[in-house]
Amino acid sequence: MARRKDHSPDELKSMILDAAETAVATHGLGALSARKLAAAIGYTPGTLYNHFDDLDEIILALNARTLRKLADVIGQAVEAAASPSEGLQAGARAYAAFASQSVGLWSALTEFRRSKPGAPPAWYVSELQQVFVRVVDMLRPVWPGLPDDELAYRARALWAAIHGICTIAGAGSIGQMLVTPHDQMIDDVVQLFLQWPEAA
Amino acid sequence: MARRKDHSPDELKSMILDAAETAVATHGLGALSARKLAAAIGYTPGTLYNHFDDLDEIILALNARTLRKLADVIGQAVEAAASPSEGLQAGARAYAAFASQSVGLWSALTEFRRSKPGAPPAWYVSELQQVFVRVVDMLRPVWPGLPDDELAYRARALWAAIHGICTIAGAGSIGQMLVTPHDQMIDDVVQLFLQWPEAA
DNA sequence: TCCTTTATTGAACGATGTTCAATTAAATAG
DNA sequence: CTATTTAATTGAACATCGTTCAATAAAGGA
Repeated sequence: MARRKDHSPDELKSMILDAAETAVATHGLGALSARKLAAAIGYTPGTLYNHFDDLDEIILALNARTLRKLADVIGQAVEAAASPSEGLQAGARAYAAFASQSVGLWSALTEFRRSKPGAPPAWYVSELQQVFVRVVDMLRPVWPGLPDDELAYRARALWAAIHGICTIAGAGSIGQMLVTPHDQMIDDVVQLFLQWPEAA
Repeated sequence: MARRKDHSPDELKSMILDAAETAVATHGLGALSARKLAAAIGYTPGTLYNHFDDLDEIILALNARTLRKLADVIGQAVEAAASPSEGLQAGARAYAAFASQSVGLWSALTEFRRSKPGAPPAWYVSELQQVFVRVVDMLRPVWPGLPDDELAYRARALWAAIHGICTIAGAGSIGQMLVTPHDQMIDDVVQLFLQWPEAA
């Protein structure tokens, strides 16, 4: 029974990603297998490879989705804030909230390692940079007039720090280290960054 | 050919861990398999399960080793420093240097996810806490008189931030984000932490 | 209606972690 | 020195994994 026009190629692609998303969100990245994924959408494993190169590509596409969600969540939090520094606070909190509420999807971002060596595909790198742009935009009004490269530098540092807190807080072999409610820690670290010395 | 007294149980255990260490250090955690590991020490896969419960337990034991190395490296860097704040700087740099020089071993600490749910075994958690104690000891002379719980809190925050920078810097799907030489970033973030407001 | 095109299938391959009865060598008892 | 117990090692087996590909079956065009 081939060419079952039940679903168009595009429909299938998003069905696959939807199924992957629920699987990873509920049971973690480790529970994702080609056979289970195919079964979840009512097809056989071979079909997956007709629409994606790899399982790697499927996961990467899922991670790209997650990155978009993350960018949206951060963006909305920043927009709703009253002042630039409150925007920074809100953005960081939104990131941490997303990480703790969608542990499966969020940790797939960091847990996943491509099986083949080399740089990730360009479309994925571009997706990454769009999130990064959101962070830079969030920081710009905090230090008005700061050169863009210095802004980008601080954005990376801030993001890394927040990300680190979420990593240590999340479950994992390192996990158990951070029992403290980390909302307070996010706020404190943001406060530290707000005191970044003027003379860069 | 059983009971080849070639190696005592303890010898075998460390042979296994040595082989696992070189494999993970050179080819990453993904390259570790029971069969390759057994072949590397001249035994069959079944033997591994005579000395360890799981592959999980082997990796956890390897990670415990890495944690000890990490604690030593940090400790030595701190001791060699002239002042408390320079000690903090040196400790953070040592952590980052270890992470970049031993990427395989270091990222195994974060990449590894136990297959079975629940908390990691007590002996591993204790090993984790010993590294943490090193960080607290490093911070104590920086803020003399600070209560221990607040000290622990700042230690976790600092560690998380440094760790985050190393994570974003290291290879991975998120990786490509931090092209900047991160030594400077480590220093800057440490400087930020040194300005932690007195009134906690 | 025939033919081309193309999505889907399902069997197959190699590799994975893990288990376990059988084997074999060392340690111990007589 | 021999017989027996003890325990480490094996290798085959099982289920699962990602991935490939010839065969198949259905849709679209002539």
